[in-house]
Amino acid sequence: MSNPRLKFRGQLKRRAAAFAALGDATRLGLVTTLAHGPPKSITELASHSRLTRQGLTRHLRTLELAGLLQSRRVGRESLFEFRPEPLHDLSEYLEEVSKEWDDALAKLKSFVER
Amino acid sequence: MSNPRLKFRGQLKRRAAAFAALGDATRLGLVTTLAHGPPKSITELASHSRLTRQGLTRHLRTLELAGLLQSRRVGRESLFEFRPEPLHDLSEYLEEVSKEWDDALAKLKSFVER
DNA sequence: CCAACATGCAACCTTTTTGTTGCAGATTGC
DNA sequence: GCAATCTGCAACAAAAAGGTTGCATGTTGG
Repeated sequence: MSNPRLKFRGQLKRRAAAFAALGDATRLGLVTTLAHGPPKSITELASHSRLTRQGLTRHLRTLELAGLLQSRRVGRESLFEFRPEPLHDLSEYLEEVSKEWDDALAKLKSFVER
Repeated sequence: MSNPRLKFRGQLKRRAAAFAALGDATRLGLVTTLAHGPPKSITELASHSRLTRQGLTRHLRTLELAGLLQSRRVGRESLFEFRPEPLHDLSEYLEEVSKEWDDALAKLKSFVER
Protein backbone atom coordinates (compact mmCIF):
# COMPACT_ATOMS: atom_id res chain seq x y z
CA MET A 1 0.00 0.00 0.00
CA SER A 2 2.98 2.33 0.19
CA ASN A 3 3.35 2.19 -3.57
CA PRO A 4 4.69 5.63 -4.50
CA ARG A 5 2.94 5.41 -7.82
CA LEU A 6 -0.43 5.11 -6.10
CA LYS A 7 0.42 7.82 -3.63
CA PHE A 8 1.28 10.11 -6.50
CA ARG A 9 -2.03 9.46 -8.16
CA GLY A 10 -3.95 9.96 -4.96
CA GLN A 11 -2.27 13.30 -4.51
CA LEU A 12 -3.10 14.18 -8.09
CA LYS A 13 -6.75 13.44 -7.49
CA ARG A 14 -6.92 15.40 -4.27
CA ARG A 15 -5.33 18.41 -5.87
CA ALA A 16 -7.58 18.16 -8.88
CA ALA A 17 -10.59 18.06 -6.57
CA ALA A 18 -9.41 21.17 -4.74
CA PHE A 19 -8.79 22.97 -8.03
CA ALA A 20 -12.19 21.89 -9.26
CA ALA A 21 -13.77 23.31 -6.12
CA LEU A 22 -12.19 26.67 -6.95
CA GLY A 23 -13.14 26.34 -10.59
CA ASP A 24 -16.49 28.06 -10.36
CA ALA A 25 -17.08 31.79 -10.07
CA THR A 26 -19.65 31.40 -7.31
CA ARG A 27 -17.43 29.19 -5.19
CA LEU A 28 -14.32 31.26 -5.84
CA GLY A 29 -16.28 34.29 -4.69
CA LEU A 30 -17.37 32.50 -1.54
CA VAL A 31 -13.80 31.54 -0.74
CA THR A 32 -12.61 35.08 -1.28
CA THR A 33 -15.36 36.48 0.90
CA LEU A 34 -14.84 34.04 3.74
CA ALA A 35 -11.07 34.39 3.59
CA HIS A 36 -11.38 38.12 4.17
CA GLY A 37 -13.95 38.01 6.92
CA PRO A 38 -15.44 36.10 9.80
CA PRO A 39 -17.51 32.90 9.47
CA LYS A 40 -20.95 33.41 7.98
CA SER A 41 -24.22 31.54 7.91
CA ILE A 42 -25.81 30.10 4.80
CA THR A 43 -28.68 32.57 4.81
CA GLU A 44 -26.30 35.46 5.24
CA LEU A 45 -24.18 34.32 2.30
CA ALA A 46 -27.25 33.63 0.20
CA SER A 47 -28.59 37.12 0.80
CA HIS A 48 -25.79 38.51 -1.35
CA SER A 49 -26.23 35.96 -4.10
CA ARG A 50 -28.50 35.51 -7.07
CA LEU A 51 -28.84 31.85 -6.21
CA THR A 52 -31.36 30.32 -3.89
CA ARG A 53 -30.27 29.27 -0.43
CA GLN A 54 -30.25 25.62 -1.44
CA GLY A 55 -28.21 26.38 -4.50
CA LEU A 56 -25.62 28.08 -2.36
CA THR A 57 -25.69 25.26 0.16
CA ARG A 58 -24.56 22.85 -2.52
CA HIS A 59 -21.58 25.05 -3.35
CA LEU A 60 -20.71 25.38 0.30
CA ARG A 61 -20.82 21.61 0.76
CA THR A 62 -18.59 21.19 -2.28
CA LEU A 63 -16.06 23.57 -0.79
CA GLU A 64 -16.28 21.84 2.56
CA LEU A 65 -15.74 18.45 0.96
CA ALA A 66 -12.60 19.77 -0.69
CA GLY A 67 -11.40 20.99 2.68
CA LEU A 68 -11.48 24.66 1.74
CA LEU A 69 -14.22 25.50 4.21
CA GLN A 70 -15.34 24.08 7.51
CA SER A 71 -18.84 24.33 8.91
CA ARG A 72 -20.09 24.16 12.44
CA ARG A 73 -23.57 24.31 13.77
CA VAL A 74 -24.27 27.16 16.16
CA GLY A 75 -27.82 27.17 17.38
CA ARG A 76 -30.11 27.10 14.40
CA GLU A 77 -27.55 28.31 11.91
CA SER A 78 -24.49 26.66 10.47
CA LEU A 79 -21.46 28.85 10.08
CA PHE A 80 -18.85 28.38 7.37
CA GLU A 81 -15.25 29.27 7.97
CA PHE A 82 -12.31 29.52 5.62
CA ARG A 83 -9.51 26.94 5.87
CA PRO A 84 -6.14 28.03 4.44
CA GLU A 85 -4.25 24.73 4.58
CA PRO A 86 -5.29 23.22 1.24
CA LEU A 87 -4.54 26.45 -0.55
CA HIS A 88 -0.98 26.34 0.64
CA ASP A 89 -0.49 22.98 -1.02
CA LEU A 90 -2.03 24.22 -4.25
CA SER A 91 0.08 27.32 -4.22
CA GLU A 92 3.23 25.30 -3.64
CA TYR A 93 2.32 23.01 -6.49
CA LEU A 94 1.81 25.93 -8.86
CA GLU A 95 5.07 27.52 -7.85
CA GLU A 96 6.98 24.29 -8.17
CA VAL A 97 5.60 23.59 -11.62
CA SER A 98 6.29 27.10 -12.86
CA LYS A 99 9.78 27.00 -11.41
CA GLU A 100 10.61 23.77 -13.21
CA TRP A 101 9.57 25.37 -16.41
CA ASP A 102 11.56 28.53 -15.85
CA ASP A 103 14.61 26.45 -15.01
CA ALA A 104 14.20 24.43 -18.17
CA LEU A 105 13.95 27.62 -20.20
CA ALA A 106 17.06 29.00 -18.55
CA LYS A 107 18.99 25.86 -19.35
CA LEU A 108 17.84 25.96 -22.94
CA LYS A 109 18.81 29.59 -23.19
CA SER A 110 22.30 29.03 -21.86
CA PHE A 111 22.69 26.08 -24.22
CA VAL A 112 21.69 28.12 -27.24
CA GLU A 113 23.91 31.01 -26.26
CA ARG A 114 26.89 28.77 -25.77
CA MET B 1 -16.57 50.75 -18.97
CA SER B 2 -13.75 51.01 -16.47
CA ASN B 3 -16.13 50.03 -13.71
CA PRO B 4 -13.94 48.31 -11.14
CA ARG B 5 -16.85 46.11 -10.13
CA LEU B 6 -17.05 44.66 -13.62
CA LYS B 7 -13.32 44.29 -13.87
CA PHE B 8 -13.36 42.40 -10.61
CA ARG B 9 -15.98 40.01 -11.87
CA GLY B 10 -14.18 39.44 -15.14
CA GLN B 11 -11.05 38.58 -13.23
CA LEU B 12 -13.07 36.26 -11.03
CA LYS B 13 -14.39 34.43 -14.06
CA ARG B 14 -11.00 34.11 -15.70
CA ARG B 15 -9.47 32.74 -12.58
CA ALA B 16 -12.33 30.35 -12.04
CA ALA B 17 -11.90 29.11 -15.60
CA ALA B 18 -8.21 28.52 -15.03
CA PHE B 19 -8.88 26.70 -11.79
CA ALA B 20 -11.55 24.64 -13.50
CA ALA B 21 -9.06 23.67 -16.21
CA LEU B 22 -6.77 22.33 -13.49
CA GLY B 23 -9.67 20.66 -11.73
CA ASP B 24 -9.44 17.33 -13.50
CA ALA B 25 -6.87 14.62 -12.82
CA THR B 26 -6.18 14.03 -16.51
CA ARG B 27 -5.62 17.70 -17.25
CA LEU B 28 -3.60 18.29 -14.13
CA GLY B 29 -1.39 15.39 -15.16
CA LEU B 30 -0.96 16.86 -18.63
CA VAL B 31 0.06 20.20 -17.19
CA THR B 32 2.56 18.57 -14.87
CA THR B 33 4.03 16.52 -17.69
CA LEU B 34 4.33 19.42 -20.10
CA ALA B 35 5.71 21.75 -17.44
CA HIS B 36 8.58 19.35 -16.81
CA GLY B 37 9.41 18.57 -20.39
CA PRO B 38 9.46 19.78 -23.97
CA PRO B 39 6.37 20.28 -26.15
CA LYS B 40 4.64 17.08 -27.18
CA SER B 41 2.23 15.99 -29.86
CA ILE B 42 -1.29 14.75 -29.24
CA THR B 43 -0.49 11.19 -30.26
CA GLU B 44 2.56 11.13 -28.07
CA LEU B 45 0.57 12.31 -25.06
CA ALA B 46 -2.26 9.92 -25.84
CA SER B 47 0.12 6.98 -25.96
CA HIS B 48 0.64 7.30 -22.21
CA SER B 49 -3.04 7.67 -21.45
CA ARG B 50 -5.99 5.35 -21.03
CA LEU B 51 -8.10 7.75 -23.04
CA THR B 52 -8.51 7.81 -26.77
CA ARG B 53 -6.68 10.40 -28.79
CA GLN B 54 -9.88 12.39 -29.30
CA GLY B 55 -10.62 12.27 -25.63
CA LEU B 56 -7.24 13.73 -24.86
CA THR B 57 -7.60 16.32 -27.58
CA ARG B 58 -10.62 17.74 -25.79
CA HIS B 59 -8.67 18.11 -22.58
CA LEU B 60 -5.80 19.75 -24.42
CA ARG B 61 -8.15 22.24 -26.05
CA THR B 62 -9.67 23.01 -22.67
CA LEU B 63 -6.23 23.74 -21.26
CA GLU B 64 -5.34 25.84 -24.27
CA LEU B 65 -8.55 27.84 -23.95
CA ALA B 66 -7.66 28.59 -20.34
CA GLY B 67 -4.24 29.78 -21.49
CA LEU B 68 -2.35 27.05 -19.67
CA LEU B 69 -1.06 25.48 -22.87
CA GLN B 70 -0.29 26.74 -26.32
CA SER B 71 -0.37 24.65 -29.46
CA ARG B 72 1.38 25.10 -32.74
CA ARG B 73 1.19 23.05 -35.87
CA VAL B 74 4.48 21.59 -37.02
CA GLY B 75 4.10 19.55 -40.16
CA ARG B 76 1.44 16.98 -39.60
CA GLU B 77 1.51 17.12 -35.85
CA SER B 78 0.41 19.80 -33.43
CA LEU B 79 2.68 20.36 -30.46
CA PHE B 80 1.44 21.52 -27.08
CA GLU B 81 3.62 23.64 -24.87
CA PHE B 82 3.23 24.70 -21.26
CA ARG B 83 2.55 28.38 -20.47
CA PRO B 84 3.47 29.50 -16.95
CA GLU B 85 1.92 32.96 -16.90
CA PRO B 86 -1.62 32.07 -15.79
CA LEU B 87 -0.28 29.89 -13.02
CA HIS B 88 1.60 32.81 -11.58
CA ASP B 89 -1.62 34.74 -11.24
CA LEU B 90 -3.37 31.82 -9.59
CA SER B 91 -0.51 31.28 -7.21
CA GLU B 92 -0.49 34.94 -6.27
CA TYR B 93 -4.20 34.85 -5.66
CA LEU B 94 -3.90 31.83 -3.38
CA GLU B 95 -1.07 33.40 -1.44
CA GLU B 96 -2.88 36.68 -1.08
CA VAL B 97 -6.04 35.05 0.16
CA SER B 98 -4.19 32.88 2.65
CA LYS B 99 -2.19 35.84 3.85
CA GLU B 100 -5.30 37.90 4.52
CA TRP B 101 -6.60 35.09 6.60
CA ASP B 102 -3.42 34.65 8.58
CA ASP B 103 -3.31 38.38 9.24
CA ALA B 104 -6.90 38.35 10.45
CA LEU B 105 -6.12 35.47 12.78
CA ALA B 106 -3.09 37.29 14.13
CA LYS B 107 -5.16 40.40 14.82
CA LEU B 108 -7.80 38.35 16.56
CA LYS B 109 -5.17 36.64 18.63
CA SER B 110 -3.56 39.88 19.75
CA PHE B 111 -6.99 41.27 20.55
CA VAL B 112 -7.93 38.31 22.70
CA GLU B 113 -4.59 38.35 24.48
CA ARG B 114 -4.84 42.02 25.23
C1' DC C 1 2.33 8.83 -56.35
C1' DC C 2 0.72 6.43 -52.33
C1' DA C 3 0.67 4.08 -47.98
C1' DA C 4 1.27 5.32 -43.27
C1' DC C 5 0.63 8.67 -39.98
C1' DA C 6 -1.33 12.75 -37.29
C1' DT C 7 -4.96 15.45 -36.76
C1' DG C 8 -9.76 17.64 -37.15
C1' DC C 9 -14.77 17.50 -37.18
C1' DA C 10 -19.33 15.80 -36.02
C1' DA C 11 -22.69 12.88 -33.95
C1' DC C 12 -23.93 10.48 -30.09
C1' DC C 13 -24.33 8.53 -25.42
C1' DT C 14 -23.58 8.59 -20.47
C1' DT C 15 -22.52 10.78 -16.27
C1' DT C 16 -22.03 14.92 -13.40
C1' DT C 17 -23.05 19.28 -12.21
C1' DT C 18 -26.24 23.16 -11.38
C1' DG C 19 -30.16 24.97 -9.87
C1' DT C 20 -34.97 24.83 -8.51
C1' DT C 21 -39.13 23.67 -5.76
C1' DG C 22 -41.54 21.57 -1.93
C1' DC C 23 -41.69 19.93 2.51
C1' DA C 24 -40.09 18.55 7.15
C1' DG C 25 -37.27 19.20 11.39
C1' DA C 26 -34.82 22.27 14.88
C1' DT C 27 -34.11 26.54 17.26
C1' DT C 28 -35.01 31.13 18.88
C1' DG C 29 -37.35 34.93 21.17
C1' DC C 30 -41.25 37.10 22.71
C1' DG D 1 -46.34 27.99 23.46
C1' DC D 2 -45.84 29.48 18.95
C1' DA D 3 -44.71 32.17 15.04
C1' DA D 4 -40.61 33.35 12.69
C1' DT D 5 -36.21 31.77 11.30
C1' DC D 6 -32.51 28.62 9.67
C1' DT D 7 -31.43 24.56 7.92
C1' DG D 8 -31.65 19.67 5.77
C1' DC D 9 -33.42 16.26 2.57
C1' DA D 10 -35.45 14.58 -1.72
C1' DA D 11 -37.04 14.75 -6.36
C1' DC D 12 -36.64 16.71 -10.66
C1' DA D 13 -35.23 19.23 -14.89
C1' DA D 14 -31.84 21.47 -17.59
C1' DA D 15 -27.25 22.05 -18.86
C1' DA D 16 -22.51 20.87 -19.15
C1' DA D 17 -18.68 17.67 -19.20
C1' DG D 18 -16.40 13.44 -20.40
C1' DG D 19 -15.63 9.95 -23.60
C1' DT D 20 -16.31 7.10 -27.73
C1' DT D 21 -16.80 5.96 -32.74
C1' DG D 22 -16.61 7.00 -37.62
C1' DC D 23 -15.03 9.51 -41.31
C1' DA D 24 -12.57 13.27 -43.74
C1' DT D 25 -8.39 16.07 -44.50
C1' DG D 26 -3.34 17.11 -44.52
C1' DT D 27 1.59 15.55 -44.41
C1' DT D 28 5.48 12.77 -44.80
C1' DG D 29 8.87 9.60 -46.81
C1' DG D 30 10.24 6.47 -49.94
